[in-house]
Amino acid sequence: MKATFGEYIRKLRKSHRLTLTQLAFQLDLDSANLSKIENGKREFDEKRLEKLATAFNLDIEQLKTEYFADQFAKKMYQYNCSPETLIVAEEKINYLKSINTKQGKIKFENEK
Amino acid sequence: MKATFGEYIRKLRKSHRLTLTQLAFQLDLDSANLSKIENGKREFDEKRLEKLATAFNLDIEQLKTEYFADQFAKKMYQYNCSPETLIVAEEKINYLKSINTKQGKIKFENEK
DNA sequence: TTAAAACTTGTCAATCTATGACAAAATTAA
DNA sequence: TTAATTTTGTCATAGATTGACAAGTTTTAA
Repeated sequence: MKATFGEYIRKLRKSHRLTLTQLAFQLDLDSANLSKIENGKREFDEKRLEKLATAFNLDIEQLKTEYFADQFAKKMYQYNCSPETLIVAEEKINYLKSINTKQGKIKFENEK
Repeated sequence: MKATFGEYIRKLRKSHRLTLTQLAFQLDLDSANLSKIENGKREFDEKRLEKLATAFNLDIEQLKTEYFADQFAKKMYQYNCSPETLIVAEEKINYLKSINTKQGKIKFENEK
């Protein structure tokens, strides 16, 4: 999908002929803020991915892919990261998985 | 580099025979907080990458690669993202670049 | 064994950022 | 025009992050 996450939502919404207000209601969001999200002026909150999947009957895994890919792309674009970053990221994921299976679950800062 | 960013800093610090206090001073950080960073209990702040590069005479670009790759990996691990996410991210970066060259610089939420 | 140095952990106030909410302006469609 | 839709601006507040420091533990070296 060659689009920002905001553009992606807009396309979905339009193709389902929903107004901002209608979709915003389903997402438990203010329509003004949904407008900003679609226009890339605010972030979509991860916790609403489920609701978005429900609203348009989408596969949640695919939606997550779109969502996180969008976040990474934005950050790399913004900080002018080298393309290698993604390759290194993949290595690091494998590393995290390996120490996880060896030593039990890793705790993140934002976990209890 | 197969290591978290915290482990990476620790290796650098050890190999240069610096104490937490010594490196923390160079990074304008409390040694207790540097300890937490090395142990993955706090995030390293992007704005200190330059100082870190200076402290160990590292290429800032390579350091950025390590840093952002670490962030992406953590997130993907944490949210159980499909490996495809990185591929989609690459597409999206190209998309961002293309609309940038076409239409001028994109503004991000955190820019003025 | 002991003392000092090095490191870790916990806590909390202050700071920063993101979010929800609403008003008002602009755009679009009928 | 006027009603619906969308966009933009603002702001208080909630939530997260950070710096700072104290107290605890571990390591080092005599």
